[in-house]
Amino acid sequence: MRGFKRYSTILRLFSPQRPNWTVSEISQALDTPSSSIYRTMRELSEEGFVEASADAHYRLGSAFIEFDRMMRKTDPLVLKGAPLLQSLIEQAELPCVCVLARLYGDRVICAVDEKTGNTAFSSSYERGLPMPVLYGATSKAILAHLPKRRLDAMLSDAPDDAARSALLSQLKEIRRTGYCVTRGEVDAQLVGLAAPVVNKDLAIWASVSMIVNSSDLTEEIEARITLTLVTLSQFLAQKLTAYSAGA
Amino acid sequence: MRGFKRYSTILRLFSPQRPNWTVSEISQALDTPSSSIYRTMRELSEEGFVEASADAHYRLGSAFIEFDRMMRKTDPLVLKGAPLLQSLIEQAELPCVCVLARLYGDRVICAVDEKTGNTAFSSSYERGLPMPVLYGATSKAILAHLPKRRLDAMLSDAPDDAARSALLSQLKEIRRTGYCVTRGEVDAQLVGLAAPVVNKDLAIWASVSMIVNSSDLTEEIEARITLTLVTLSQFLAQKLTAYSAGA
DNA sequence: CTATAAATTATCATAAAGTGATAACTTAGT
DNA sequence: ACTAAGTTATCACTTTATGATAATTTATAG
Repeated sequence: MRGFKRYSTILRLFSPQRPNWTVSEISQALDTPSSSIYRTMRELSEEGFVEASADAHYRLGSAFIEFDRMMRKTDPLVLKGAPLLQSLIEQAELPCVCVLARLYGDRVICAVDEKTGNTAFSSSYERGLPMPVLYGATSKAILAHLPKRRLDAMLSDAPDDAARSALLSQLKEIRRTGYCVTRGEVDAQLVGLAAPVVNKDLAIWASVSMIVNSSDLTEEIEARITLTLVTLSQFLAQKLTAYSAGA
Repeated sequence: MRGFKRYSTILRLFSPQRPNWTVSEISQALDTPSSSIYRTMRELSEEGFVEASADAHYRLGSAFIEFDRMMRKTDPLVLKGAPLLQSLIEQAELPCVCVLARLYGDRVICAVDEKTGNTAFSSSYERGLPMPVLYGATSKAILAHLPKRRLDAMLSDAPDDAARSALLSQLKEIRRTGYCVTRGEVDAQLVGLAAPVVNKDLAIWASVSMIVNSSDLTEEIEARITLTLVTLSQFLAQKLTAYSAGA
């Protein structure tokens, strides 16, 4: 293993299912002598990216809390989008989850989430959890304005050509209408409604979306939500343009 | 520069004051040829630790959002402490900020924060912001139970021997009473009240604290708060012990 | 307090990877 | 199509990482 990947491979071993690793476990998992792992773990812990627990166990370190704060304080999408999402949730008239998500490698990650107090349901979308790029309104709204080169790379994960061309026409429709609605693609019984948020200068491909119970969604409500989302996405895009001009 | 530090030095260039860096700026700042920086930035962006913005600018990447979620989902202090802090803030009868903080290298970092809705004041304590280790109740409560070897390393930053011995007797008092109160050490007009949270098995040295306006604090209220904090810190310590036994 | 095992660090010859000057290539704007 | 800025590729040269082993430290039990 070489370069930064040597470190990130170790960091990505830590998961909710397995948040604690001993040196010997890492050594086994990566088929690398423990003397090397010891050295690497010391480097990571000196910088706060892992912390030594007892019994030779390690867990992720507080550096991630520090860098996460930096993201919240400086990331244009979070910075400009969080207040808007806040007001969006306040004027919601049905139980829902609101999400700002962006492209993250070959997946989509939620950068800000808000939920109404009365949510009886739970959406898969959650700040920091990578989601598939080809399914759900949130992801499709992001794909809609992606340069074709990058889009093509994403499409290689599609099951077949039929799915690919169906998706392409759906993306065309998103560009025309400015929004996307999908039913049960991510979570059964839930409907996702999303609008693209793009800023080329900042290289931001993102979307703003609401996830609601399908049983709560009348045609009238759907029309109102999509209008709100389209308006908000345009407003956020303007904010981002102003930000990129000012900084 | 060698090892992981080569990467973390670059990552730590990004700050709220300067969240955008070009390759040539980094090249200058680190006195390193840009061809090397380009290579390193590519590695970092492939793993999501930085993102390319336009005009040769880079910003921190979404990997930190992903890893922060991991911390929230798996870190014992956050996991067991967050609900307690929630209930602490709910039963607060005056404007305040509640904080769970832990040792982070030679500083102290807040891992969870909660504030009452009506906070007219603002405390320096905030999730993810490293704070000095020698000042304020939050930090002193953490130092109180630190093994003397580590404590000595911390004390080297003290201004003089007088300060050192004053601190040592204060720490002794914290061990006796189970809590610490400081006035205006971090923010003028604010009082910090804290109790240590220690779990040796998990190598956790932390504290739970409340920050309030000094004008709101009568003797009676102070007695009530410190009692609450001591109780809560012991309860949390128990939870951590149970966690370490179960995992 | 000592004995024992486990965890961690140090050592060092070898192999591998990073470095940086340069050139080649892309991309965006005029 | 031209230009300039940004980015990637190349490669001889260093420097650093590697990993088997030994030495040391730490933790635990007797």
